[in-house]
Amino acid sequence: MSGKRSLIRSGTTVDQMVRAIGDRIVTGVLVPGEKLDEVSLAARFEVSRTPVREALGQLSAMGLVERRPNRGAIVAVVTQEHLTSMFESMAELEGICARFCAERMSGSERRALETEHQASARLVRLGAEEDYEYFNTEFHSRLYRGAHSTHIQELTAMTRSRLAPFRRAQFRLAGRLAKSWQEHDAIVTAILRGDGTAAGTAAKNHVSIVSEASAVFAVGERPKAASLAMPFTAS
Amino acid sequence: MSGKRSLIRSGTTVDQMVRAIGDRIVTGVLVPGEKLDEVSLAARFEVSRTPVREALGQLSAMGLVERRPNRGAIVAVVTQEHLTSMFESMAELEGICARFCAERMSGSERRALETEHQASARLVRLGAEEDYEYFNTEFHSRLYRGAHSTHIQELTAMTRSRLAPFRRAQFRLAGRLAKSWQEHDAIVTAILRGDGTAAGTAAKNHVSIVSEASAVFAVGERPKAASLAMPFTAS
DNA sequence: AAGGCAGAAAGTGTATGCAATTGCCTTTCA
DNA sequence: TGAAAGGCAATTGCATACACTTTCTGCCTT
Repeated sequence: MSGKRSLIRSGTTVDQMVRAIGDRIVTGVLVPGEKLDEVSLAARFEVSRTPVREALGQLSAMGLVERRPNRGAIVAVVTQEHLTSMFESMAELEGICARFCAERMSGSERRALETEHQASARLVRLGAEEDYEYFNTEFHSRLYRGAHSTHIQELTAMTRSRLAPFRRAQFRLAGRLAKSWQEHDAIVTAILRGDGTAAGTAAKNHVSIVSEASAVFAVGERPKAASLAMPFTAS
Repeated sequence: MSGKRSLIRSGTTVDQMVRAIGDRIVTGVLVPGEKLDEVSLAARFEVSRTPVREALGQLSAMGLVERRPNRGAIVAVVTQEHLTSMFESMAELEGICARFCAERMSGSERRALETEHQASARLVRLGAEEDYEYFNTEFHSRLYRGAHSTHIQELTAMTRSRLAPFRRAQFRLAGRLAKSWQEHDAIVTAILRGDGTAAGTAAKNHVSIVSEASAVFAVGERPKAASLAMPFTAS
């Protein structure tokens, strides 16, 4: 294989692998406990085992995959206890971000937050779950950025990505959209008011509620490595 | 090289490399900005480049080294802004840990914390900086464990290790030991009282003060890659 | 003399091969 | 018939080889 990397985009191959495999874990294509075979992955992405191994190493450091020495890698399987701990941490982290936002956001950041938030009200009325989910992600990212603290941002993003597999199903719950919007509203209002304490508390509560909604999906479902037989869809 | 790995202990080679290189970064043997040459490291540890590369990848994911595509790896160099952000995060994280400790520590944990803390008073009177530093590390670890939240523990430990290179010089400051002990005392008292809010505040202040003490060492010292010529001491 | 370009050297990125460990299956003995 | 031991297949871990990118050096041009 001396030719250019065919379908995978630019950047280093390993980086692409990390994103590709990580995405599939985060989006639930690869389920916790599923075996990650090096040769299969290498064949699937049309690269050699070396970049695959390096990618798995990085994903392991990120906590998304678990590596047993000499026994291969599996998608990280989290215990109920650890899951609770992660949600709890997420609540605290988002609380901190919201508090910092209330104290530090620039005028334009506040305006953008308010504008986007108000725009999303329409999605709630329409019941556009897909679109609202996209907005929701953007809303939270805005909160992380608005904290003006690169490290908090890193920690929050990391925790969020590790929680992603367990948060997907939450919007199926009836009335979730409206409730989510109201919670967002409380956060936005407090931030615009410059009330860090209230913003922090509101953000913490927001995550806590999501946590409860997601907890049910945590344990119980641990499919065997059935879906690996059919490699995931083309990138 | 078919023989057993000689000096490095058990476990996978990559893991040993991660620890070995990571230690040298954390302890300041390798200074920020220093070039990490793969072949030199491989030769130094008597392994091939493959495990070195994997170790660098993991260290990069941990944030201890910075990897420029096609341009080698260097010990992560943090900007003043990022350093401030990390200390700020550390303060928040320790605050959370202390708050959780006040709410969740078991009886034996509280007793152990109190006992060790009181024992350390002796070290302050003697001015035993080395021994106090060791105790100090243990004290903080106790706080992280006592929070009973594995993920918070991870985040805290990670942030702490990334801050380690910048925290070493703090105890040189006059009267630092006594002040540190008093701050610890405020934390311990609040925890034993079960006052989560007070414990959190006290822990946050504690880190903030350390932060200020360390900030001076942040920028200004950026030695060129001089010490790499002489490989670090035998492990 | 200064700037830029060409070629070589150094170093990283990826592929492949070999050794070693693991897990499973078969065989054998109680 | 069950269990334990040994061998075999599969997979991981590490080493080496090759390809490509970057950078340094020296020469040529202006």
